[in-house]
Amino acid sequence: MFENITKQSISDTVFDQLTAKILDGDIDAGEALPSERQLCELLGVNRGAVREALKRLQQAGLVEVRHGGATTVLDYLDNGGLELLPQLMITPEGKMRLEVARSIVGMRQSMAPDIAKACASKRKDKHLEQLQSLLSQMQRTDKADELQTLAFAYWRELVAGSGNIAFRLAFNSMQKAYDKIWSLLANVLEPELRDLTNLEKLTQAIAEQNPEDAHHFATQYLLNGTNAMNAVLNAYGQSEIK
Amino acid sequence: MFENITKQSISDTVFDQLTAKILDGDIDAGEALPSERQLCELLGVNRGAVREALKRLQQAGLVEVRHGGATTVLDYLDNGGLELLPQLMITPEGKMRLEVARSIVGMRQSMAPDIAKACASKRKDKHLEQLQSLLSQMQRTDKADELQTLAFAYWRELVAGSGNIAFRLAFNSMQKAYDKIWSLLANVLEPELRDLTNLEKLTQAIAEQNPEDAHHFATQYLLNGTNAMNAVLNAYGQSEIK
DNA sequence: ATATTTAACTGGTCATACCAGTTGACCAGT
DNA sequence: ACTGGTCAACTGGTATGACCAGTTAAATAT
Repeated sequence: MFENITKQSISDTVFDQLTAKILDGDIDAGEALPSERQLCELLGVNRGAVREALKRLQQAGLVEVRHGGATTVLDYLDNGGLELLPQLMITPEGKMRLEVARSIVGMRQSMAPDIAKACASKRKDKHLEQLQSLLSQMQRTDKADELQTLAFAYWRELVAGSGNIAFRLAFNSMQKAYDKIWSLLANVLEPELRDLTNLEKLTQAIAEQNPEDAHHFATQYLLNGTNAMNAVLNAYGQSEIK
Repeated sequence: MFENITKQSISDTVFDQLTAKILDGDIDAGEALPSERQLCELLGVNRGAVREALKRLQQAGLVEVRHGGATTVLDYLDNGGLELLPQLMITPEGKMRLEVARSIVGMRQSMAPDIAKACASKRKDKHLEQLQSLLSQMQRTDKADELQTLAFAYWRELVAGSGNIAFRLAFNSMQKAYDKIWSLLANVLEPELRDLTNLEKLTQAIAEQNPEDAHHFATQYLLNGTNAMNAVLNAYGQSEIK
């Protein structure tokens, strides 16, 4: 397989570097960042690049910028949005943060059943057909990687079918975090990915417009992965990403 | 009450304007944005300001920028993160989007009980004391606005106590959306805010390290607000924000 | 000691270059 | 008819250097 080559711009690099420093605790909340002109000097780049990066840090809720005053670091735990997950998932050294992975697994276990429930009670034909199609595709393959791709597509469709935009946006944020550890996931989640029985029942429940069953089988389906993930997380410490 | 006056910078204005156009569907997904130089011309601002805004749009998952090629609009439903909620909550004309409010209410009803459950099973003294303090403060006031402030502080503490960083970040994102309709909420959620009985029981469950009870009473507590909110949402069409 | 002024910061905006990648039209060569 | 190369006119990316607009704290006048 060929992969897209994507070189990141200078301001992206600056952003990544500053984000890492903040999330890693190198700069504590309340501390002031070096001034824009100092950062230019330190990083050997022009001020525009620094400003583009700082604007993004501000948007992410990591810093507070005051015209005339210093730019200070905020506590991301109190100000950061869910879009920080991808950056939190991996340490600057390329290791996975266990508690972040565990958190995400916990959150999906909490939301997904209700998503399935909502999708079942709406039951739009358009989404149902897609779900059934994806399910049958999953039944025809046994490569873990392909299965995972299809599974994500399945859940994406389910979330869309729930008609809940908050769930949908949260799903997008979570997927971006998942993407960071994609290959690792394909292995860990294998028990879940291969449990097509519960997925069939879930699809059936949606077809029958049975919200309670949908909730139940979604829960069951996910528990495979949740348990597998927790087992792995408990077994390893800081696990290296390959 | 005096309020902070915060004049927004030019690039912020550009960002808001473009965001609104995209979320409002004025520019469809797949379409190309005017070039940076054209935008400067159209908006009468400097290119740096435009670029700062575009970088933020890119980060928000609203556009795709390609060096040398055009900047195109993405489908925010497939690419946007949860941090879009605040902007989606209000239309450019200042009206509330019903389905967004309903979505948020649905999401909190889904997550909050599990948050309470997690908080109860950890049961850190530090958080428990805070929760009890906040609860007693709530019992001593009856102003809806104050109650709401305290209630948010309560839930913030609960989320922190859950030890789940994904929940915590999602909570931050949701609160920013709530803030947009704060005064309206204080009225609608009043039944919930005044139901201190269930909140007492919830706090008690956490003190007793009883996750199941915590889950149960959190659900009950929130149902007041969820039902009230749904009633209002069903009654009104596009409701004006004051 | 207390107000006021001032100078030296901070971030915000601007104009103007030039570099770098993409696109499409045009033009060989096969 | 297709391939590949060339070139001009786009697109975004980076760099300078200037100036405007707030903030801060030290110097100064009261």
